[in-house]
Amino acid sequence: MEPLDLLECSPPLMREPLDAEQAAGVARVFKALGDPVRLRILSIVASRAGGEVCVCDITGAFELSQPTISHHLKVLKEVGLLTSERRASWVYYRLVPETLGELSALLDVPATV
Amino acid sequence: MEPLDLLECSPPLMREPLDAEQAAGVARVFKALGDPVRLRILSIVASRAGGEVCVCDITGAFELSQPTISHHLKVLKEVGLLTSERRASWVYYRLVPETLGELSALLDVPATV
DNA sequence: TCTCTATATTGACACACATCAAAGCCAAAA
DNA sequence: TTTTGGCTTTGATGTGTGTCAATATAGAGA
Repeated sequence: MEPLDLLECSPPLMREPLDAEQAAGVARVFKALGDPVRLRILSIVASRAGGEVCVCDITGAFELSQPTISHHLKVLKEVGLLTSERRASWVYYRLVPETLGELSALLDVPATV
Repeated sequence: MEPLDLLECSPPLMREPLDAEQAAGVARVFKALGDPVRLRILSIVASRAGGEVCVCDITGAFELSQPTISHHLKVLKEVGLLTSERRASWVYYRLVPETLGELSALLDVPATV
């Protein structure tokens, strides 16, 4: 499943109604953001200076099982919000700022004229 | 249930990790956006010139039952993305641009320095 | 090779949710 | 007051999802 093709051809923003296909693509990403744990994971990765966070750093921040964290990371990766890279025994996750930027632009209402 | 208290005291953005309470508040709104039908409804209201849309205008745009549309409108209203006003027999929905703007700011990653 | 540590996957379960039909509510008109 | 039209609420149902325990995989080291 490719990350975000539907979001790439994003409409101007809230300037004209989204068609069903566009809406489905964008909704996938918002649905991924619609969970408190995933939002916190994302903010941990996004606010990390080096840009990289290993899974163990994340699991340590929650009172949740390791498989649960792994599941949330997978969801965030599938919608194109995160990427991962394995180095030695550890897997490092990194933010995809472009995806976040597109969502931001989509929601940026241009001051009700 | 008040619309958006948790979002109002929104953190800078992805600059520091969200705590559990902040994440819960923001996630509520994103969850509301995480449905294709609700996204389309929102874009219909947002792109309407006058700013107002009556329910009958929305139901006409979907192949869904009227109660289903009413349900989605309620969800969007509960998280502070829409407001409604009854005039005569019709109910008009209107966008709350401030809420959208806060979300946009939250996701606006300041160009990975 | 065997073991140990770090992550991912699987299977199961409880709960949440999108949807519809039916019933209720509210305001205007008859 | 009764009826009609617009919208909401309720109840039921199938599907989706967050979570965990158990299991699997992958790499490093002994």
